Amino acid sequence: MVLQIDFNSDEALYMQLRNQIIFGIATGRIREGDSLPSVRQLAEYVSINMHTVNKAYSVLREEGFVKLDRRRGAVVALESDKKRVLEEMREEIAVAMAKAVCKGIGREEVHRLVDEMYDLFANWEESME
Amino acid sequence: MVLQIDFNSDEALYMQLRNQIIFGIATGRIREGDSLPSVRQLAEYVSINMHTVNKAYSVLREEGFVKLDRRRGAVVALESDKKRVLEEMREEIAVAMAKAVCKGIGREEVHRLVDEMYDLFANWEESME
DNA sequence: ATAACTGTTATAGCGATTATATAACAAATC
DNA sequence: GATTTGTTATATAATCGCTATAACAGTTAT
Repeated sequence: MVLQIDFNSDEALYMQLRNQIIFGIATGRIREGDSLPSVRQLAEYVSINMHTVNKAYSVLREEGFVKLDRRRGAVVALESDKKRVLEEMREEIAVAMAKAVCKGIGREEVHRLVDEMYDLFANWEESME
Repeated sequence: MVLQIDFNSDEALYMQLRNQIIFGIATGRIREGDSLPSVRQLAEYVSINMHTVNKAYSVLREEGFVKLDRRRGAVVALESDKKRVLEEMREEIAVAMAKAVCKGIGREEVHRLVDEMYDLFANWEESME
């Protein structure tokens, strides 16, 4: 799994980590049951501080992507409370949808974009690697 | 137009303002050509500082929702560079789509949610007010 | 048992962001 | 001329993001 940090990005480092790990899980490069590197290992690997990695892992735990175990570290464990996930998604895409309506992006175009993104993750093996 | 600030939210005040104004435009409660309140008026109305409102307006200008005119203040003017808008949306919904794939939310369910949000804005008059 | 790991917690410091408070200026409006 | 507009300039405080050490309690391997 290739993790890279962009130190020039205005996105917080721990959020970059979180997002890339979510992408990794979505594309199947990280599978349920896999252990993520220890906070110290990953910190050294991407040249950031241990606590920044720890924060990323904490967010992932809070969002139901991993379980933090003292023995095995951060283990990918997908807890899917659909109602909660849909509620989170609703808030995450609300502004994007409003912008689309404002800017005259039709519903079909939004669907096309959504499908494109969705398939990019769901069919990763077929298209890449 | 009802604007409200949640001082307990972890979202920046100027972003709350920006989002609510975008919602207002999407739902047609604010129309193209309308003038937004002056930074000082709006600041006093929602009990925040003038510069915070100014920042919200600046972001809206940068994103092509308003034009700032010395005479008329912030005027709603929707500039729609579709390529740019779609590119912005792609980044905004990427994580949400990845989370959906991770958590086993099917493409149809995502479509349903998207439609729900989209129609909430596009058909505001029919459902509310 | 000893050593080397793990996550966790605490504290401290630095820089950037967020928000506030004044103040002043030029242009437009009344 | 007085008021209102956006704009700009400082200054200050609070919070956030990130780093740097350090220590502790469990787990694992030797």
